[in-house]
Amino acid sequence: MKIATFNINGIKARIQSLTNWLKQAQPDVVLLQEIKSIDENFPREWFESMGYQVETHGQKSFNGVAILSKLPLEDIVRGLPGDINDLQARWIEATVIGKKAVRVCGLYLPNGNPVPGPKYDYKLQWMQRLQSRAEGLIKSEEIALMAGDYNIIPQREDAANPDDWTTDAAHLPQSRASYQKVINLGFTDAFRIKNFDAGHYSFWDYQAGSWQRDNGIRIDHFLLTPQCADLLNDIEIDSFVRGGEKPSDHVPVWLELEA
DNA sequence: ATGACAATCAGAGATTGA
Repeated sequence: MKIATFNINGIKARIQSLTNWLKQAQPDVVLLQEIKSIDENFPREWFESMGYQVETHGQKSFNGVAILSKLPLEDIVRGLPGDINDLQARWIEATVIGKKAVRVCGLYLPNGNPVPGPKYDYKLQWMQRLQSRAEGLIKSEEIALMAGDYNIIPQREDAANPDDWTTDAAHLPQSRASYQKVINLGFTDAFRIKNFDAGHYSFWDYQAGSWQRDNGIRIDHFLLTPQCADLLNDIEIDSFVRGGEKPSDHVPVWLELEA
């Protein structure tokens, strides 16, 4: 089972780039972030004609997450539990029925800038709720993963210029500590199972020639439960997508599970 | 550097992103 996460920065603007990558990469499941679309305006039929079931959790203008799947989906849940007043569409989960059943959670964690301020408070509160959901997944002993745009640079080697990020919400000690608390429950950062060196990024800013200078950061992550990590065959970042026509500022990250 | 760049909604320029 090949599962990908991809912050597309707007489905309307990215439909061609996303389609090209889908045809080339042939993932079974794709977790999308920043669809920037309400459910009614998502080009559902376009992806259905490519063989994907489409489940969206959209919002006008900003945020919005979705799941595309060639395999059957069950028990779809929209929204991260823990705050009925949170109207931002940043979480969707479902069970993918392959050779094995895999619970997949797609997430778009708040950016949090500027710091300090209400946006950073919201980020930390959201991460508290993520912690609760993560505890539930560990206790269930499910084959499960949480993947998406975490807006967290876990370690210095995950940034080309780490000193540029010391006061950023993505890399502040308090942000990293909250992320580490999730890892400490027993999750594995799948990318770091097979890649130990610096220089692997999933985001390059549109500004100041960041892509041309390879001034990137790794903020799109797959966190796996132990039962899921046991099934990991491969994981890659398709960084070449950033050099394509009209690219998102993020690129797809995908993994292959024995499931 | 009150920047750059891009998407959205709207129909200009503010807001958001990271």
